[in-house]
Amino acid sequence: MAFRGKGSPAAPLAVARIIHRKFMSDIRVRFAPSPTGYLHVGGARTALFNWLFARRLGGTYILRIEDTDKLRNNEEMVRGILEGLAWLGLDYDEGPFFQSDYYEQHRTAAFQLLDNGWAYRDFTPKEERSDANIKQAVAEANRQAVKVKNPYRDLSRAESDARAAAGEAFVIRFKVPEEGKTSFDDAVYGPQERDYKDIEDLVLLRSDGHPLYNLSVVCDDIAMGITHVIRGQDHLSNTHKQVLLYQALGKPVPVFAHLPLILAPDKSKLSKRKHGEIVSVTTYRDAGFLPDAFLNSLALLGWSPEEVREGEVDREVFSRPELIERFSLGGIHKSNAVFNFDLREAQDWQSQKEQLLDPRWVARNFYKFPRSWTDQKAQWMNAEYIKTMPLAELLPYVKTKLQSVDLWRAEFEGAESEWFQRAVNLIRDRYRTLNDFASLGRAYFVAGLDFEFEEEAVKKNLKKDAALKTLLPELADRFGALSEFTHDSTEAALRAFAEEKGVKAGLLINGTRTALTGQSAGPGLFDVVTIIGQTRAVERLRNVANLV
RNA sequence: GGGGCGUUAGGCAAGUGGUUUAAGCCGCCAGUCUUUCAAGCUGGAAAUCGCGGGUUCGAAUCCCGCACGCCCUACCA
Repeated sequence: MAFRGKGSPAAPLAVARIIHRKFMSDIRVRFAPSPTGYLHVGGARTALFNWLFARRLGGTYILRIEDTDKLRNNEEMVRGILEGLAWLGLDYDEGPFFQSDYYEQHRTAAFQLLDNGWAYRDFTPKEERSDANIKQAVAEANRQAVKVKNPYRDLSRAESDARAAAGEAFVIRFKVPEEGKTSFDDAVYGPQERDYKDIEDLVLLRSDGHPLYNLSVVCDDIAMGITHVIRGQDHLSNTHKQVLLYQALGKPVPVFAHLPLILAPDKSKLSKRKHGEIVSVTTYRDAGFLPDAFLNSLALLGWSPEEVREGEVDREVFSRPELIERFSLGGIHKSNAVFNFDLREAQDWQSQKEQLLDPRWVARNFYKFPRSWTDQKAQWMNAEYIKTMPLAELLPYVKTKLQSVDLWRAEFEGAESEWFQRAVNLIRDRYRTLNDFASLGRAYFVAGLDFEFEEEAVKKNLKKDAALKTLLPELADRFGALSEFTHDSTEAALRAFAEEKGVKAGLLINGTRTALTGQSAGPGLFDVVTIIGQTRAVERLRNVANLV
């Protein structure tokens, strides 16, 4: 059976596949999220590892949406996931496929198992369970229940057929053998074994005819020729059931590699309901992370390079190709990792997300933006990329960001391109996110006086000494009179002026910084002055008279 | 209740019996640089390797027990 992406023409795909086949290995992996409306960092990491594995070995990486649960299935819910993957650049070779498109195949498989005796009809009436406290309810039920054999397990086929024909509702359950055990060798967790008696007769098909998860995954993975199943450790226990299904279906069992989970700081599983937007990857996109930087920090959660290379001590920063080159299942850890965001911050974040993710708000309120709101290492990684990546690669990101707050001008790529590059290069050293260019960097890119002043800075550098109210506008005149406006000429002018007035140069330097940028921190002042340029510098220094 | 998986500093982690008196990174602290803030550089604090037994000349590394956390145990995925 051929899987085909919705709406994608079959022919080019087939051609691509042929070319692909010729040069690549037969390894096929998939990322199979359920459409929950957003991609959280754990899911992103699973996608990343599948992708890295495929890219490393020349395999095929497939995206499949597990929308078997009709309640969760709608386009809106899928979009969040696609957006997250797109941002991270985790491009898939095939798909996206939708599990629900293959109901019929799953049903056929269930009836096939019924026919050859691997499954049976269970006529027990459906037990209603509320979704709310299902975990406890199930655990509680199992606590008290004495394991009793399903009365329909050994019902004769004739009687079973007759009751079904009479219209009686039933589910199809897998018939787990009484004696023996399943085993598989997990590429991460090692050899796994489980007695048949510890595996219950799982339901394959609901009474309304819908196939259930365990059946569906196995069918799809078989149909798609998946050779390596790389997924979260929460599926480790389920794997035994799936192995049983592969065997009953007479198909080869793929290699399983289970990944340690990424947990919240309180060690609980990441969830949208509990942790909100702070665990969604699109939040990191909107907050100004670079996809490569975020990917890099994600890769280090639950994996580390198996061997340190010649001449390398220990590295944390890896480009995408370097990650691909080094990735191996052997480097995956067994223990869960914590994505160390601040839980309290997460709540504030949640309540203010409209503001915090609105570039326009942030641009005007940069100093109200929380400094340390998420995993510190991820933040450091982002800052590291911003300050060390080739400038030419950073520029397009800055452009997009500036466009989003209407700070972009075509000249930045034309007449002023040289200036623009110098400016970005100057300020990037102390920025941690792309958003900083639009917020903290606003004063550099905007014309005239259209930028915000940080209260603290004004207090500290402009109001502290009353003399500044007249000194700075006077300095503006000196700057204005300069025929050559350079780092050295402006410094000489300022220092001479300070001496003349009998004040410390530092007073004027700090005052000027705030006058020009609204901030108390920034690059070396004379670099700032030259980047801001004569016209704006003079204008902004004169404006001090109105500020204090 | 049953079954499974895990447990090295605040977080990420190296390390699978012997120069480990336990790497490195983030964070934290201090010094240095400086006109500010970062960055950089230098240094520091922080781990009885979950706990208790055992094996061994020697254990974070092997064995047993316990505790804790997580997962599965649904006509959810």
